[in-house]
This record gives sequence, C-alpha cells and structure tokens, in this order.
Amino acid sequence: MSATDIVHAADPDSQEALDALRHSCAHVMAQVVQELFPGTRITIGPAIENGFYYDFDSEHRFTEDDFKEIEKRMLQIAEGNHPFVGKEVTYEESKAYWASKGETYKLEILEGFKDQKLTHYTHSTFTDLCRGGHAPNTRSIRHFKLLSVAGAYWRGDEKNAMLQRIYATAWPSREQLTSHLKMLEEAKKRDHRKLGPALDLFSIQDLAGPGLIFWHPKGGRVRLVMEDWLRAEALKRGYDMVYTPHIANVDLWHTSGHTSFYRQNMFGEIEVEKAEYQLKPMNCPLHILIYQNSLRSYKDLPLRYAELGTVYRYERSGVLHGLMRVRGFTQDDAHIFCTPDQIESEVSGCVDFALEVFKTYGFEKYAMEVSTWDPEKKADYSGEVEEWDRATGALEAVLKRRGIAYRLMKGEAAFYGPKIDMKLIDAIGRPWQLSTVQFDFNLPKKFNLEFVGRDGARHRPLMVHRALYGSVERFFGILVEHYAGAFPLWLAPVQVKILTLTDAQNTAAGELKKKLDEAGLRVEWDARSEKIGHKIREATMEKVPYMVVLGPKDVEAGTLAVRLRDGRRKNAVSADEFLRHLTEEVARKKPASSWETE
RNA sequence: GCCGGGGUAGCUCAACGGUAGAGCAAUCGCUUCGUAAGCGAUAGGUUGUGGGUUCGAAUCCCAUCCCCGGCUCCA
Repeated sequence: MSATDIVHAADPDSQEALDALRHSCAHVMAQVVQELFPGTRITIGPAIENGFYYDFDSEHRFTEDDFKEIEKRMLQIAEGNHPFVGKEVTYEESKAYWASKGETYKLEILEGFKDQKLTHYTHSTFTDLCRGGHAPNTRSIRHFKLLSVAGAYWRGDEKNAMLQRIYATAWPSREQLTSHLKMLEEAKKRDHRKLGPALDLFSIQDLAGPGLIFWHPKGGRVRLVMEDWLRAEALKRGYDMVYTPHIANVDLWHTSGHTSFYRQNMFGEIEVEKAEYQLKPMNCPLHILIYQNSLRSYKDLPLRYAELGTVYRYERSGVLHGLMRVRGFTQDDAHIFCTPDQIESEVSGCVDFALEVFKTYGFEKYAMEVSTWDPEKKADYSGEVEEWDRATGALEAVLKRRGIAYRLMKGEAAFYGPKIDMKLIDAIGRPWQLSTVQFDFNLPKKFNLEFVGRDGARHRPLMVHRALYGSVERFFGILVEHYAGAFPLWLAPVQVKILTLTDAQNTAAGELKKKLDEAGLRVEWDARSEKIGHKIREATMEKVPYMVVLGPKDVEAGTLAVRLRDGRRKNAVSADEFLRHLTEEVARKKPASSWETE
C-alpha cells in the first residue's frame, strides 16, 4: 500500500477527503447489501455530490424499508474500525478472483483495464476492484444515511440491464450530516410542485396533458411582473422585441436542420392544405427569417432580436418535472447578429444583463462554465477553427476582464458553437442551470446569412443565442423555491391585504384600498366575518407581504396598524407613510422588507 | 421510454375482500370580534380510467392514463 492510496487529509472537508469518505462508505454499503441479500452482484459505487451511490443487480427489490437494517449493519462495521487495505493485483489475479465470486459486472469492468495497474481494496470481509482514494478506516464513516433507491442502466446505457441504485449521503461529522438532512427537508418544504398549487400559482391538468402549464391569476401576476421587467431592461439595452409564429412549415425546419438533429424532441407534423407544419421547438430559425427579410449593412449591426417565445418540445414522459422540465415553455430568447469585431462587446453585454437578472432576483452566488469544443473531433462540429478560437477567446476574455471565475468544460460545447452557461445558487445552496450565451456557426451558414461590409462585399454575420431566465416556467419555479413562496414585494401577487375587524371599518377600508389601488399596488381586502386571528393566519399562509389590521381604534386615530408576514409589526403608521414605504420597496426590489419595526 | 413506488372528497390522510370516514377548505346560519385556526349545520365520492375474478372489490388480477424517486436527455 502506498502512502497516496489513503487520504490522510489535514482538512476533512477537502473535496478529496470527502470523496474518499463517501466512496469508502459505498464499499461498506455494498458489503452489507451482499451480506443481507445473498446473490446480489455488485457493479460500481462512486462518490457524488453530498454522498454516494452503489448500483446492484439483485433478485431482491430494494425498498426504503430495507434501509434501516442496512444502515444498522453498516454502523456495526464502521464501529469495527476496519482499515481499508489496498493491494496491487495482475489482470489475471483479478479476473480469477471475480470469476470465483460470479461477479460478472466486475469482470466486464476488468476488460476495460487489461493493460493497467489494478488494485483491490479490502476492509473487513469485503473486497472491491477500485482505483483507491479511501478513508483510513471504517471508523470515519459513521455519519451517513441511505436516501432512496432508483433504477439505473448499467453503464448509463438504456440498451443495458436496469440495475438498482441505492443513494446515500455521508459526512465527516454528525453536525454536517444533520445540517444536510435539514437542507433536504427544507428543499422538500420549498418544492414548487407543492407550493405552486398551495399558493394557487399554477397547475398541470390531466385532461390537457402532462408537461403543460396553467398559470393561475396569482402566478400570472408574478409572471407579468417578471416579463415586464425583462422587456423594459432589454429595450434599455438596445434589443428589439419581435414576435414569431408558434408553428412553421416543415421546410423551415428542414432548412435549419432541426428535422434531422432535433427530430426526437419535436412534436409531429400538422397537415394544413397539403403542406406540413410543425410546432416550433426553438425560436432561432424564425428570428433568422426576420434578419433575412432585408439586405443588411454592417451599419445595421449589431441587431438584437428578443422574444418571449413559447416553444414546444416532446420530452419523454419520465423526465417531466413540475415547472422545471415541461413540454411547452416560454424562453426569454434573443439572437444577436453582429460582425466579428463586435462579438466581445456583445458577449459582454449579455453577461452584464445576466448579472443584472441575478442581482434583481436576489441571487448572490452563481457559477459560470465555458464549454469549448474537443479539437480532436473537429469533424463533428460546425464552423471553422478560427471561428471557434475567436468565439471561445471572446467568451473567456469577457469573464476574465470582469474577474469572474469559471470552469472550462472541454468538449462540452454543442456542435454549432461554444457557450457560457450560468448556474445560480439558490437560498439553500442548490445550483440551477439558467442563463446561457452561445455562439451558433451552423444556422447562419444553413440560411446563408449575409451583410454588406464596408468593403461592399457580402460577409457572414456571427450569431449569438442568449437566454437569461432560460425558460420563464423554470425560472418561476426556481423563484418559488428560492423565496419559499414568499415573493419580495415587487413580485408578490398580492402585496397588501386589508383585514377589517368589523363592518364598522368598511368605509375606511374601502378608502384605503382605493388609495393603494390607484398607486398601482395589488391589494385585497378580507371583509369576511371571521376573527382577526383567523384572517391573519390565512393572509400569513398566503405569504402576503403586508397586512393592514383595521379596527375601530385605527379608524379613530386615522392611522394604520401594519403587520408583516414574518410577524413583525408597525403601528400608528399614516396611510401616506405606508404608501411611500411600499412604493419605495417595490422600486428597490428588495427580497425582505427593510422596514424598521417595533 | 426504462426500473421501482404510488393515485380514495378541493387539500392532507384513514378504511386494505363485507354498508367509503376524519380534519382543513366550501356552502348556509349564528357571532362584529384587536394580531397565526370562534360555534353549529349542510353539502361533497361510480375510490384515476377501462376490463376481469368474486355472492360481494377502494382492497385481488390485467390493461391504460397520470404522479413521485431515479436512469438517459435537457431551458
């Protein structure tokens, strides 16, 4: 055993140490599963973010009811403090070992490692074929929890056998495990699929079909604010708003190439007067048609066409997920047509816009990735070497100049161009893929796009595709979870709820409502004959930011008693002061009320 | 699409071969009340859908639709 095989990291929270811990835990889980369910064959068990999994092939159908027993036995082994011992083996030795155990999957893995150094790692009674990176002993892996069981294809290929995957989480300390489990619980509470219907924001209707979203009045109000803000911001930044049809003749999709490279995601043809039409899965070709409608000069460029374009994509039934993965959605899509010397400033403009989106919606953290091509496989890509180099250079240069850290994702680019993907990190630390800025070298060529240059000759413009929300549906879903349903004032579907104590306050309530309505605020008035506590409870559960409790004393004093949804209160506020505060808070778009309360 | 789990009142759940039930919500009445649930009554269901087994099915079987956890894919 060499010193590097075992991770004795000084920092137990280093990624290396965490992975080692989790991977070691996977070994122990595999040991226990084989012990408790004889005949189970093992495959692989890597560390993943926050934990690990192990894939098994077993006659037994694992359920969460098995977890308790597996965990109990795992703990016993952990307490046994068995060391993880690595041993170099030859291909033949390894093959003989796994053959004797009937571990067919291990034998298959072995085939891929014929000419490499192989190691077996053993702890307690269990040995696994493994390249190493382990905790020193089983004692350090006590803080874990099995989470779920799911199907997974052997080697991720749907043509292969379906295995059973057990997911688990593991941490260096009890505190970290507890806090992670708390986060999972919190995530469950914030789930937009629960909150959405509970707050009456949206629904999905069986009769209409899966993956199709119905925006209810309250969700619709939030969406309207989101869209209005985005449109206003786009216009400020020199975009033009365009509108394009939802269906188009298949010839368009043949020209763009979508019917070949995107076919599996498109809904079928619609026959109309002997011509075939298809629902649009993307807006790009339609924006291109607008570009092509006139002869463009270099003086016209850059042209920035933006649209809240609703697209339809066929997604396999098993992948649909609330608002996050649907079959019909609206992209805040834009296509920028520009000259080569404009690309850096255009990319910069997109990144700037994206950062403004993050800031506006209260996301403080984000992660960026630049996806480049794999130069080894040039033939798979559209576009010339110089184009790729220049565009990739521009993407990186923009981020570098702004001092934004990014990960380089080699070979992750689409065939048509490199891109920046921006993930934002929500209130409980989860990353979400959101904004994207990508070059497209394919479509300008397919459509033979041109502009007349200063030299009087025809040149091909560059095309940048950019989405900031990504999809309005998904972004809205992320917001619901980010805010846990408690939208900041500027987004809240109902901003103020007036709660009257008795009918004697009806006149005053009506006047107040009128005043706030006229200021453009979204106000409701609960005039029911319910106790004030009941009304407060309901308004609080609806997550209305401001409640005005209106009783005889307030009417007499001519002031308002304001209550915030978090329970804070501010009494004896004048209507004018309240209105001023609301107006200012809407304008500042702050996630939480900044009001000083008593 | 695939593997596994699951669909009972608007919502959360109970009944698990023998007359479908509770809480909340809804409706109607009473109550006019000071900061997170006032009281009472009423109504609400071909148990996702279709077929089968059975004297009898929410319960067992088959098919189908949808949802959930994942796989593959992705805005």
